[in-house]
Amino acid sequence: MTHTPLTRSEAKDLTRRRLIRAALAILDKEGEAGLTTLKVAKAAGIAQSTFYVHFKDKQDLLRSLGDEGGERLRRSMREVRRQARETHDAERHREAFRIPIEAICRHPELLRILQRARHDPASPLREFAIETAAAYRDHHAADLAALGYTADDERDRRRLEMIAEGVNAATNALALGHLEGRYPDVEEVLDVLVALSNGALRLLRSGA
Amino acid sequence: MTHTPLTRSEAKDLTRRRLIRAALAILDKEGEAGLTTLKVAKAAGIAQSTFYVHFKDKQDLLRSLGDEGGERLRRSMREVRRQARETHDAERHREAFRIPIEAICRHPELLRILQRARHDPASPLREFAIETAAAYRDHHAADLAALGYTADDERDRRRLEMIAEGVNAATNALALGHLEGRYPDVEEVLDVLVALSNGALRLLRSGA
DNA sequence: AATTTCACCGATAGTACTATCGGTGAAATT
DNA sequence: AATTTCACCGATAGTACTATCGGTGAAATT
Repeated sequence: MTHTPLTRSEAKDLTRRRLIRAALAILDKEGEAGLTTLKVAKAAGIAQSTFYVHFKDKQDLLRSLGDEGGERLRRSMREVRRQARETHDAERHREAFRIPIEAICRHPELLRILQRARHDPASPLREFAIETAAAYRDHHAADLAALGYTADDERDRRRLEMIAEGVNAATNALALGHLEGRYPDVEEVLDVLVALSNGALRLLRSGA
Repeated sequence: MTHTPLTRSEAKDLTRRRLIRAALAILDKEGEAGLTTLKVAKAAGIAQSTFYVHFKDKQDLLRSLGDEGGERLRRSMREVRRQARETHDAERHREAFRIPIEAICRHPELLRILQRARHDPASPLREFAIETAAAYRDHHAADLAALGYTADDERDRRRLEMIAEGVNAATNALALGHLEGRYPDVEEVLDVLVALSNGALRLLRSGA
Protein backbone atom coordinates (compact mmCIF):
# COMPACT_ATOMS: atom_id res chain seq x y z
CA MET A 1 0.00 0.00 0.00
CA THR A 2 1.70 3.12 -1.26
CA HIS A 3 0.57 6.51 -0.04
CA THR A 4 0.16 9.20 -2.59
CA PRO A 5 2.03 12.10 -1.04
CA LEU A 6 -0.48 14.68 0.14
CA THR A 7 -0.20 18.34 -0.53
CA ARG A 8 0.13 20.52 2.51
CA SER A 9 -3.50 21.70 2.38
CA GLU A 10 -4.76 18.13 1.87
CA ALA A 11 -2.84 17.04 4.93
CA LYS A 12 -4.23 19.95 6.93
CA ASP A 13 -7.76 19.11 5.85
CA LEU A 14 -7.24 15.52 6.92
CA THR A 15 -6.02 16.64 10.34
CA ARG A 16 -9.03 18.92 10.68
CA ARG A 17 -11.40 16.07 9.85
CA ARG A 18 -9.57 13.86 12.35
CA LEU A 19 -10.05 16.51 15.03
CA ILE A 20 -13.79 16.75 14.33
CA ARG A 21 -14.14 12.99 14.33
CA ALA A 22 -12.23 12.73 17.60
CA ALA A 23 -14.34 15.48 19.15
CA LEU A 24 -17.57 13.67 18.26
CA ALA A 25 -16.24 10.42 19.71
CA ILE A 26 -15.19 12.14 22.94
CA LEU A 27 -18.53 13.93 23.29
CA ASP A 28 -20.25 10.58 22.91
CA LYS A 29 -17.96 8.77 25.34
CA GLU A 30 -17.47 11.43 28.01
CA GLY A 31 -19.97 14.19 27.37
CA GLU A 32 -19.32 17.86 26.88
CA ALA A 33 -17.40 18.14 30.15
CA GLY A 34 -14.81 15.66 28.84
CA LEU A 35 -14.15 17.65 25.70
CA THR A 36 -10.74 19.27 26.23
CA THR A 37 -8.31 20.51 23.63
CA LEU A 38 -5.71 18.07 24.99
CA LYS A 39 -7.95 15.01 24.60
CA VAL A 40 -9.18 16.02 21.16
CA ALA A 41 -5.70 16.75 19.89
CA LYS A 42 -4.24 13.58 21.39
CA ALA A 43 -7.03 11.46 19.89
CA ALA A 44 -6.34 13.07 16.52
CA GLY A 45 -2.62 12.39 16.88
CA ILE A 46 -1.36 15.97 17.11
CA ALA A 47 0.02 18.22 19.84
CA GLN A 48 -2.44 20.13 22.01
CA SER A 49 -1.13 23.46 20.77
CA THR A 50 -1.69 22.47 17.14
CA PHE A 51 -5.40 22.39 17.91
CA TYR A 52 -5.26 26.17 17.55
CA VAL A 53 -3.93 25.95 14.02
CA HIS A 54 -7.30 24.51 13.05
CA PHE A 55 -9.72 26.27 15.40
CA LYS A 56 -9.70 29.74 16.89
CA ASP A 57 -10.77 28.27 20.22
CA LYS A 58 -12.96 25.53 21.68
CA GLN A 59 -16.19 27.33 20.86
CA ASP A 60 -15.04 27.47 17.27
CA LEU A 61 -14.73 23.68 17.29
CA LEU A 62 -18.24 23.31 18.70
CA ARG A 63 -19.60 25.67 16.07
CA SER A 64 -17.89 23.57 13.39
CA LEU A 65 -19.45 20.43 14.84
CA GLY A 66 -22.81 22.17 14.57
CA ASP A 67 -22.18 23.05 10.95
CA GLU A 68 -21.09 19.50 10.13
CA GLY A 69 -24.24 18.26 11.84
CA GLY A 70 -26.35 20.74 9.92
CA GLU A 71 -24.88 19.47 6.68
CA ARG A 72 -25.79 15.89 7.56
CA LEU A 73 -29.26 16.86 8.68
CA ARG A 74 -29.95 18.86 5.55
CA ARG A 75 -28.71 15.92 3.46
CA SER A 76 -31.14 13.62 5.33
CA MET A 77 -33.99 16.05 4.82
CA ARG A 78 -33.30 16.27 1.10
CA GLU A 79 -33.29 12.47 1.00
CA VAL A 80 -36.68 12.38 2.71
CA ARG A 81 -38.17 14.70 0.13
CA ARG A 82 -36.56 12.81 -2.74
CA GLN A 83 -37.83 9.45 -1.54
CA ALA A 84 -41.24 10.91 -0.75
CA ARG A 85 -41.69 11.91 -4.38
CA GLU A 86 -40.99 8.35 -5.50
CA THR A 87 -43.55 6.53 -3.34
CA HIS A 88 -47.31 6.45 -2.89
CA ASP A 89 -49.04 8.43 -0.16
CA ALA A 90 -49.60 5.68 2.41
CA GLU A 91 -46.12 4.27 1.98
CA ARG A 92 -44.68 7.76 1.89
CA HIS A 93 -46.00 8.58 5.32
CA ARG A 94 -44.36 5.47 6.74
CA GLU A 95 -41.06 6.01 4.96
CA ALA A 96 -40.96 9.61 6.14
CA PHE A 97 -40.27 8.17 9.59
CA ARG A 98 -37.69 5.64 8.48
CA ILE A 99 -35.27 8.25 7.17
CA PRO A 100 -34.81 10.31 10.34
CA ILE A 101 -34.60 7.10 12.38
CA GLU A 102 -31.82 5.81 10.17
CA ALA A 103 -30.08 9.18 10.32
CA ILE A 104 -30.28 9.16 14.12
CA CYS A 105 -28.94 5.60 14.30
CA ARG A 106 -26.01 6.50 12.06
CA HIS A 107 -24.94 9.42 14.23
CA PRO A 108 -26.78 9.28 17.55
CA GLU A 109 -24.20 11.49 19.21
CA LEU A 110 -25.32 14.32 16.94
CA LEU A 111 -28.90 14.18 18.18
CA ARG A 112 -27.66 13.96 21.73
CA ILE A 113 -25.36 16.93 21.28
CA LEU A 114 -28.16 19.01 19.79
CA GLN A 115 -30.63 17.96 22.48
CA ARG A 116 -28.11 18.83 25.15
CA ALA A 117 -27.19 22.14 23.50
CA ARG A 118 -30.81 23.15 23.09
CA HIS A 119 -31.31 23.60 26.80
CA ASP A 120 -27.80 24.57 27.77
CA PRO A 121 -27.72 28.37 27.79
CA ALA A 122 -23.93 28.35 27.83
CA SER A 123 -23.60 26.17 24.74
CA PRO A 124 -22.44 27.97 21.62
CA LEU A 125 -24.58 25.46 19.73
CA ARG A 126 -27.74 26.51 21.52
CA GLU A 127 -29.14 28.80 18.86
CA PHE A 128 -28.21 26.34 16.16
CA ALA A 129 -29.96 23.51 18.05
CA ILE A 130 -33.12 25.58 18.49
CA GLU A 131 -33.10 26.53 14.81
CA THR A 132 -32.58 22.91 13.80
CA ALA A 133 -35.51 21.75 15.92
CA ALA A 134 -37.69 24.50 14.45
CA ALA A 135 -36.62 23.57 10.92
CA TYR A 136 -37.49 19.93 11.53
CA ARG A 137 -40.83 20.87 13.03
CA ASP A 138 -41.71 23.19 10.14
CA HIS A 139 -40.50 20.64 7.63
CA HIS A 140 -42.67 17.96 9.20
CA ALA A 141 -45.67 20.31 9.36
CA ALA A 142 -45.20 21.14 5.69
CA ASP A 143 -45.12 17.44 4.86
CA LEU A 144 -48.40 16.93 6.68
CA ALA A 145 -49.89 19.89 4.83
CA ALA A 146 -48.74 18.27 1.58
CA LEU A 147 -50.63 15.13 2.60
CA GLY A 148 -53.81 17.19 2.59
CA TYR A 149 -53.98 18.36 6.17
CA THR A 150 -54.18 22.01 5.34
CA ALA A 151 -54.70 24.43 8.18
CA ASP A 152 -57.52 26.84 7.47
CA ASP A 153 -57.42 28.82 10.71
CA GLU A 154 -54.93 29.73 13.41
CA ARG A 155 -56.03 26.93 15.69
CA ASP A 156 -55.50 24.28 13.04
CA ARG A 157 -52.14 25.78 12.19
CA ARG A 158 -51.09 25.52 15.83
CA ARG A 159 -52.46 21.98 16.00
CA LEU A 160 -50.48 20.96 12.94
CA GLU A 161 -47.34 22.44 14.51
CA MET A 162 -47.95 20.69 17.82
CA ILE A 163 -48.54 17.37 16.10
CA ALA A 164 -45.33 17.81 14.12
CA GLU A 165 -43.35 18.72 17.24
CA GLY A 166 -44.87 15.93 19.34
CA VAL A 167 -44.37 13.27 16.70
CA ASN A 168 -40.80 14.44 16.12
CA ALA A 169 -40.08 14.11 19.83
CA ALA A 170 -41.59 10.62 19.78
CA THR A 171 -39.48 9.73 16.74
CA ASN A 172 -36.28 10.82 18.47
CA ALA A 173 -37.18 8.98 21.66
CA LEU A 174 -38.07 5.74 19.88
CA ALA A 175 -35.01 5.92 17.65
CA LEU A 176 -32.80 6.12 20.74
CA GLY A 177 -34.85 3.32 22.32
CA HIS A 178 -34.19 1.25 19.20
CA LEU A 179 -30.48 2.00 19.42
CA GLU A 180 -30.45 1.01 23.07
CA GLY A 181 -31.89 -2.33 22.05
CA ARG A 182 -35.26 -1.93 23.69
CA TYR A 183 -37.12 -1.91 20.38
CA PRO A 184 -35.09 -4.16 18.09
CA ASP A 185 -37.56 -4.18 15.20
CA VAL A 186 -37.62 -0.89 13.30
CA GLU A 187 -40.84 -1.92 11.54
CA GLU A 188 -42.62 -2.08 14.87
CA VAL A 189 -41.31 1.39 15.70
CA LEU A 190 -42.64 2.65 12.37
CA ASP A 191 -46.04 1.04 13.10
CA VAL A 192 -46.30 2.99 16.32
CA LEU A 193 -45.12 6.29 14.83
CA VAL A 194 -47.56 6.05 11.92
CA ALA A 195 -50.35 5.24 14.38
CA LEU A 196 -49.40 8.18 16.60
CA SER A 197 -49.32 10.53 13.65
CA ASN A 198 -52.54 9.28 12.04
CA GLY A 199 -54.36 9.35 15.35
CA ALA A 200 -53.45 12.95 15.96
CA LEU A 201 -54.31 13.94 12.43
CA ARG A 202 -57.86 12.68 13.01
CA LEU A 203 -58.18 15.84 15.09
CA LEU A 204 -57.85 17.89 11.93
CA ARG A 205 -59.70 15.52 9.64
CA SER A 206 -62.75 15.51 11.90
CA GLY A 207 -62.80 19.29 11.59
CA ALA A 208 -63.68 19.58 15.25
CA MET B 1 -41.59 40.84 61.35
CA THR B 2 -39.74 39.09 64.17
CA HIS B 3 -37.53 36.12 63.44
CA THR B 4 -37.86 33.16 65.70
CA PRO B 5 -34.26 32.31 66.51
CA LEU B 6 -33.31 29.14 64.67
CA THR B 7 -31.56 26.20 66.21
CA ARG B 8 -28.19 25.35 64.74
CA SER B 9 -29.52 22.38 62.75
CA GLU B 10 -32.48 24.42 61.46
CA ALA B 11 -30.07 27.07 60.24
CA LYS B 12 -27.89 24.44 58.60
CA ASP B 13 -30.89 22.91 56.88
CA LEU B 14 -31.90 26.33 55.61
CA THR B 15 -28.44 26.89 54.19
CA ARG B 16 -28.52 23.50 52.52
CA ARG B 17 -31.86 24.27 50.94
CA ARG B 18 -30.49 27.64 49.78
CA LEU B 19 -27.54 25.86 48.17
CA ILE B 20 -29.81 23.46 46.30
CA ARG B 21 -32.09 26.28 45.20
CA ALA B 22 -29.09 28.30 44.02
CA ALA B 23 -27.67 25.29 42.16
CA LEU B 24 -30.93 24.74 40.29
CA ALA B 25 -31.10 28.43 39.35
CA ILE B 26 -27.51 28.39 38.09
CA LEU B 27 -28.04 25.20 36.10
CA ASP B 28 -31.04 26.84 34.47
CA LYS B 29 -29.26 30.14 33.78
CA GLU B 30 -25.80 28.92 32.77
CA GLY B 31 -25.99 25.18 32.26
CA GLU B 32 -23.93 22.48 33.89
CA ALA B 33 -20.65 24.11 32.85
CA GLY B 34 -21.52 27.19 34.90
CA LEU B 35 -22.13 25.23 38.07
CA THR B 36 -19.09 25.93 40.27
CA THR B 37 -18.85 25.67 44.03
CA LEU B 38 -17.95 29.37 44.16
CA LYS B 39 -21.05 30.49 42.26
CA VAL B 40 -23.38 28.19 44.17
CA ALA B 41 -21.98 29.22 47.54
CA LYS B 42 -21.99 32.92 46.65
CA ALA B 43 -25.60 32.74 45.43
CA ALA B 44 -26.54 31.01 48.68
CA GLY B 45 -24.73 33.70 50.69
CA ILE B 46 -21.94 31.60 52.17
CA ALA B 47 -18.21 31.22 51.62
CA GLN B 48 -17.02 28.83 48.91
CA SER B 49 -15.32 26.60 51.43
CA THR B 50 -18.52 26.23 53.47
CA PHE B 51 -20.01 24.42 50.48
CA TYR B 52 -18.07 21.39 51.73
CA VAL B 53 -19.80 21.47 55.09
CA HIS B 54 -23.00 20.51 53.26
CA PHE B 55 -21.76 18.34 50.41
CA LYS B 56 -18.86 15.93 50.16
CA ASP B 57 -18.07 17.30 46.72
CA LYS B 58 -19.76 18.63 43.60
CA GLN B 59 -21.02 15.21 42.51
CA ASP B 60 -22.66 14.88 45.89
CA LEU B 61 -24.57 18.10 45.18
CA LEU B 62 -25.69 16.78 41.80
CA ARG B 63 -26.83 13.53 43.37
CA SER B 64 -28.80 15.51 45.93
CA LEU B 65 -30.41 17.51 43.14
CA GLY B 66 -31.42 14.22 41.58
CA ASP B 67 -32.94 13.02 44.83
CA GLU B 68 -34.85 16.26 45.30
CA GLY B 69 -36.10 15.92 41.73
CA GLY B 70 -37.06 12.33 42.34
CA GLU B 71 -39.07 13.38 45.38
CA ARG B 72 -40.97 15.95 43.36
CA LEU B 73 -41.55 13.53 40.51
CA ARG B 74 -42.81 10.82 42.82
CA ARG B 75 -45.12 13.33 44.48
CA SER B 76 -46.50 14.30 41.07
CA MET B 77 -46.97 10.67 40.13
CA ARG B 78 -48.88 9.95 43.33
CA GLU B 79 -51.07 12.96 42.58
CA VAL B 80 -51.79 11.63 39.09
CA ARG B 81 -52.94 8.31 40.53
CA ARG B 82 -55.01 9.98 43.22
CA GLN B 83 -56.75 12.27 40.75
CA ALA B 84 -57.22 9.42 38.30
CA ARG B 85 -59.25 7.49 40.84
CA GLU B 86 -61.61 10.41 41.33
CA THR B 87 -62.59 11.03 37.70
CA HIS B 88 -64.29 9.15 34.86
CA ASP B 89 -62.34 7.32 32.22
CA ALA B 90 -62.46 9.83 29.35
CA GLU B 91 -61.71 12.76 31.63
CA ARG B 92 -59.09 10.72 33.42
CA HIS B 93 -57.10 10.16 30.26
CA ARG B 94 -57.05 13.89 29.58
CA GLU B 95 -56.15 14.86 33.13
CA ALA B 96 -53.36 12.30 33.18
CA PHE B 97 -51.54 14.64 30.77
CA ARG B 98 -52.30 17.82 32.67
CA ILE B 99 -50.41 16.77 35.79
CA PRO B 100 -46.99 16.12 34.24
CA ILE B 101 -47.34 19.27 32.15
CA GLU B 102 -48.01 21.32 35.25
CA ALA B 103 -45.11 19.62 37.04
CA ILE B 104 -42.79 20.41 34.15
CA CYS B 105 -43.93 24.04 34.04
CA ARG B 106 -43.32 24.43 37.77
CA HIS B 107 -39.74 23.19 37.55
CA PRO B 108 -38.68 23.04 33.91
CA GLU B 109 -35.02 23.08 34.87
CA LEU B 110 -35.51 19.69 36.46
CA LEU B 111 -36.69 18.09 33.24
CA ARG B 112 -33.86 19.77 31.38
CA ILE B 113 -31.29 18.55 33.88
CA LEU B 114 -32.60 15.01 33.65
CA GLN B 115 -32.75 15.08 29.85
CA ARG B 116 -29.20 16.41 29.73
CA ALA B 117 -27.96 13.89 32.28
CA ARG B 118 -29.57 10.97 30.49
CA HIS B 119 -27.19 11.24 27.56
CA ASP B 120 -24.16 12.63 29.35
CA PRO B 121 -22.01 9.64 30.28
CA ALA B 122 -20.02 11.78 32.69
CA SER B 123 -23.04 12.96 34.65
CA PRO B 124 -23.44 11.41 38.09
CA LEU B 125 -27.18 11.80 37.49
CA ARG B 126 -27.10 9.64 34.40
CA GLU B 127 -28.29 6.42 35.96
CA PHE B 128 -30.90 8.27 37.96
CA ALA B 129 -32.16 10.01 34.81
CA ILE B 130 -32.41 6.71 32.94
CA GLU B 131 -34.26 5.12 35.84
CA THR B 132 -36.62 8.07 36.07
CA ALA B 133 -37.44 7.87 32.38
CA ALA B 134 -38.04 4.13 32.68
CA ALA B 135 -40.26 4.65 35.73
CA TYR B 136 -42.33 7.23 33.88
CA ARG B 137 -42.62 4.97 30.85
CA ASP B 138 -43.67 1.96 32.92
CA HIS B 139 -46.07 4.08 34.95
CA HIS B 140 -47.66 5.39 31.78
CA ALA B 141 -47.85 1.90 30.27
CA ALA B 142 -49.52 0.65 33.46
CA ASP B 143 -52.05 3.46 33.24
CA LEU B 144 -52.89 2.48 29.69
CA ALA B 145 -53.24 -1.14 30.78
CA ALA B 146 -55.64 0.05 33.50
CA LEU B 147 -57.69 1.76 30.80
CA GLY B 148 -58.26 -1.64 29.24
CA TYR B 149 -55.38 -1.85 26.80
CA THR B 150 -54.01 -5.08 28.12
CA ALA B 151 -51.13 -6.63 26.27
CA ASP B 152 -51.74 -10.30 25.52
CA ASP B 153 -48.52 -11.08 23.68
CA GLU B 154 -44.96 -9.82 23.54
CA ARG B 155 -45.60 -7.64 20.52
CA ASP B 156 -48.50 -5.85 22.18
CA ARG B 157 -46.44 -5.38 25.32
CA ARG B 158 -43.67 -3.76 23.29
CA ARG B 159 -46.23 -1.63 21.46
CA LEU B 160 -47.71 -0.44 24.72
CA GLU B 161 -44.24 0.46 25.94
CA MET B 162 -43.38 2.31 22.74
CA ILE B 163 -46.63 4.23 22.84
CA ALA B 164 -45.98 5.19 26.44
CA GLU B 165 -42.41 6.28 25.65
CA GLY B 166 -43.41 8.15 22.51
CA VAL B 167 -46.31 9.96 24.13
CA ASN B 168 -44.16 10.86 27.13
CA ALA B 169 -41.56 12.38 24.80
CA ALA B 170 -44.32 14.33 23.07
CA THR B 171 -45.65 15.50 26.43
CA ASN B 172 -42.24 16.78 27.48
CA ALA B 173 -41.68 18.51 24.16
CA LEU B 174 -45.09 20.20 24.12
CA ALA B 175 -44.81 21.23 27.78
CA LEU B 176 -41.54 23.01 26.99
CA GLY B 177 -43.16 24.50 23.87
CA HIS B 178 -45.97 25.77 26.07
CA LEU B 179 -43.45 27.29 28.48
CA GLU B 180 -41.60 28.94 25.61
CA GLY B 181 -44.86 30.60 24.65
CA ARG B 182 -45.37 28.79 21.37
CA TYR B 183 -48.50 26.97 22.59
CA PRO B 184 -50.12 29.37 25.04
CA ASP B 185 -53.30 27.36 25.56
CA VAL B 186 -52.75 24.25 27.66
CA GLU B 187 -56.15 22.88 26.65
CA GLU B 188 -55.03 22.80 23.03
CA VAL B 189 -51.90 20.95 24.07
CA LEU B 190 -54.04 18.42 25.93
CA ASP B 191 -56.27 18.00 22.85
CA VAL B 192 -53.24 17.05 20.78
CA LEU B 193 -51.77 14.71 23.40
CA VAL B 194 -55.07 12.88 23.88
CA ALA B 195 -55.39 12.57 20.10
CA LEU B 196 -51.82 11.25 19.79
CA SER B 197 -52.42 8.71 22.52
CA ASN B 198 -55.84 7.58 21.33
CA GLY B 199 -54.64 7.28 17.76
CA ALA B 200 -51.77 5.05 18.74
CA LEU B 201 -53.96 2.95 20.99
CA ARG B 202 -56.14 2.15 17.99
CA LEU B 203 -53.22 -0.09 17.01
CA LEU B 204 -53.97 -2.27 20.00
CA ARG B 205 -57.75 -1.92 19.91
CA SER B 206 -57.86 -3.07 16.31
CA GLY B 207 -56.00 -6.19 17.39
CA ALA B 208 -53.94 -6.07 14.22
C1' DA C 1 19.02 26.44 -5.90
C1' DA C 2 17.42 30.02 -2.76
C1' DT C 3 13.68 31.72 -0.32
C1' DT C 4 9.26 31.71 1.75
C1' DT C 5 5.40 29.60 3.83
C1' DC C 6 3.13 27.04 7.25
C1' DA C 7 1.52 22.85 9.85
C1' DC C 8 3.41 21.23 13.39
C1' DC C 9 6.07 20.98 17.95
C1' DG C 10 7.38 21.72 23.22
C1' DA C 11 7.35 24.94 26.82
C1' DT C 12 4.87 27.84 29.57
C1' DA C 13 2.14 31.85 31.43
C1' DG C 14 -2.33 32.57 32.86
C1' DT C 15 -6.89 31.25 34.50
C1' DA C 16 -10.50 28.98 36.86
C1' DC C 17 -11.74 25.91 39.83
C1' DT C 18 -11.67 22.13 43.68
C1' DA C 19 -10.98 20.75 48.09
C1' DT C 20 -8.34 21.13 52.46
C1' DC C 21 -6.85 23.34 56.69
C1' DG C 22 -6.58 25.98 60.83
C1' DG C 23 -9.16 29.41 63.17
C1' DT C 24 -13.48 31.71 65.26
C1' DG C 25 -17.53 32.68 67.81
C1' DA C 26 -22.05 31.59 68.89
C1' DA C 27 -25.05 27.72 70.01
C1' DA C 28 -25.49 23.57 72.57
C1' DT C 29 -24.27 20.78 76.32
C1' DT C 30 -22.40 19.79 80.76
C1' DA D 1 -20.54 29.14 84.54
C1' DA D 2 -17.36 26.15 82.07
C1' DT D 3 -16.77 23.29 78.29
C1' DT D 4 -17.75 21.34 73.90
C1' DT D 5 -19.55 21.36 69.36
C1' DC D 6 -19.92 22.95 64.81
C1' DA D 7 -21.41 26.03 60.89
C1' DC D 8 -18.99 29.17 59.18
C1' DC D 9 -14.76 31.90 57.56
C1' DG D 10 -10.23 33.26 54.78
C1' DA D 11 -6.12 31.52 52.93
C1' DT D 12 -4.04 28.47 50.01
C1' DA D 13 -2.05 24.18 47.82
C1' DG D 14 -3.09 21.48 44.05
C1' DT D 15 -5.15 20.40 39.60
C1' DA D 16 -6.76 20.80 35.02
C1' DC D 17 -7.18 23.28 31.35
C1' DT D 18 -6.73 27.24 27.71
C1' DA D 19 -4.26 29.75 24.66
C1' DT D 20 0.17 31.93 23.29
C1' DC D 21 4.92 31.98 21.71
C1' DG D 22 9.20 31.01 19.52
C1' DG D 23 11.26 27.40 16.96
C1' DT D 24 11.62 23.69 13.17
C1' DG D 25 11.72 21.27 8.93
C1' DA D 26 9.44 19.93 4.94
C1' DA D 27 6.45 21.66 1.26
C1' DA D 28 5.59 25.33 -1.85
C1' DT D 29 7.11 29.13 -4.38
C1' DT D 30 10.41 32.01 -6.58
